[in-house]
Amino acid sequence: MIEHDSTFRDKVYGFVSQIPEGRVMTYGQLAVLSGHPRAARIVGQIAHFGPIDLPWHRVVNKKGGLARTFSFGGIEGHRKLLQQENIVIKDNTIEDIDRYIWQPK
DNA sequence: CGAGTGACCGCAA
DNA sequence: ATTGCGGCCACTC
Repeated sequence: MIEHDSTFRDKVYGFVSQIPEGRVMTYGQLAVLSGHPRAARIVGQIAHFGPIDLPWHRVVNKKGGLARTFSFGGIEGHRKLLQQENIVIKDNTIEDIDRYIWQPK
């Protein structure tokens, strides 16, 4: 696990890579865990430019809504990827998101 | 180097 | 319930 001289960005990478299948994390949650509670916005930015090998589709906003503009396959692609992991989505919003939230140890 | 933009969140009116 | 605005880091031009 990378946690050392890691920048905010690197910490986000670390957490995202740990999200298990069928679970999700919110931008705000990642911001808090990475040491910048008000930087949820930046997490989105990092997600946009981040490495494709990380499961960015498991990162969603607090309302359970999907990203407004998803880099890979658009919002429909995003929805499909989540549904593949047995996550129920209604109107581009995850239903009862709280039960999918992943809390890293 | 400086300025602008952005996959968001929470509080105030 | 909706609307507006500040905060924050990474990246581009």
